[in-house]
Amino acid sequence: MVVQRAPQGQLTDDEVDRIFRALADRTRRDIVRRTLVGEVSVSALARSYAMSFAAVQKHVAVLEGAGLVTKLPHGRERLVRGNPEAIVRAQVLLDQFEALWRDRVARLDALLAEDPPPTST
Amino acid sequence: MVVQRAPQGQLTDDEVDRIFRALADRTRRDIVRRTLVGEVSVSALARSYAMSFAAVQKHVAVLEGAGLVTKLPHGRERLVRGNPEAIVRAQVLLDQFEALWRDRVARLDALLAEDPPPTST
DNA sequence: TCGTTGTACAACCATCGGGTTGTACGTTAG
DNA sequence: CTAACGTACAACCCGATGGTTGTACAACGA
Repeated sequence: MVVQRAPQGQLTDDEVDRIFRALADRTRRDIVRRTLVGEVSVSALARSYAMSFAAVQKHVAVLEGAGLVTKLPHGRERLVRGNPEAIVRAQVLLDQFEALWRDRVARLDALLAEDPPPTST
Repeated sequence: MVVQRAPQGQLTDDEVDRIFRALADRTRRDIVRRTLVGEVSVSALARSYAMSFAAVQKHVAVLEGAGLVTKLPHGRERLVRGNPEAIVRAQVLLDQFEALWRDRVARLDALLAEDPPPTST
């Protein structure tokens, strides 16, 4: 899968879409957890879930497309390794959302701290 | 939409699915940003995007189902307000992923700090 | 060498998701 | 009162997704 990576640490909308989309499935979240702890082959992963090897393969592909996971060849198997940097990228996004809200709160606070406004209370 | 909320601060897999799914669309992310800054009516939101009112209505419904947004009646319109607490819940989830990785790093560090192992270097 | 294992990939199927249009109805403004 | 506005919801279209099975092939082990 050819994945467009953003040039300058900036994430494109498509990339953000892929990251959250990839995390919106419990099997994929589980795969991320397991491969963050240590490298696991695709077949080893497949044995853990009540679905076909091909299905797990697809999940890994989705995660790889989102940059949440990388696959490294090791003999005849592919070791899947979770990518903590992608997690951090997602965290940054949520931090930005939270910052917006904090700004609003700050503005409201500033407003209340002002001299009593001309409008009636 | 009837949404199952978790009993004790714990998020169910379904809830996590909905949160990330809801964030996996740029229009919905934009709605969250705008409604975190201040309350906006559905029709005001609809005017901002190149799609029908009904489409925006659906996006708001998805966000509401994920708990990322609440709708409060105000005369004939519904004001949409972003829910910062839901953002925090998502942040906690990502933090848990990151913690897994930090644990791995910590274990590796501990291993390296040990006495030289009996195996050859 | 040859069977087994691990992977890749295509084809197919059912469901879901994001979009549309159309209809109905409560609320507000003139 | 009546027209315009804001919302809700159903029906529909179609592409994406999550699953399946089947085939092909490279790598490993005995």
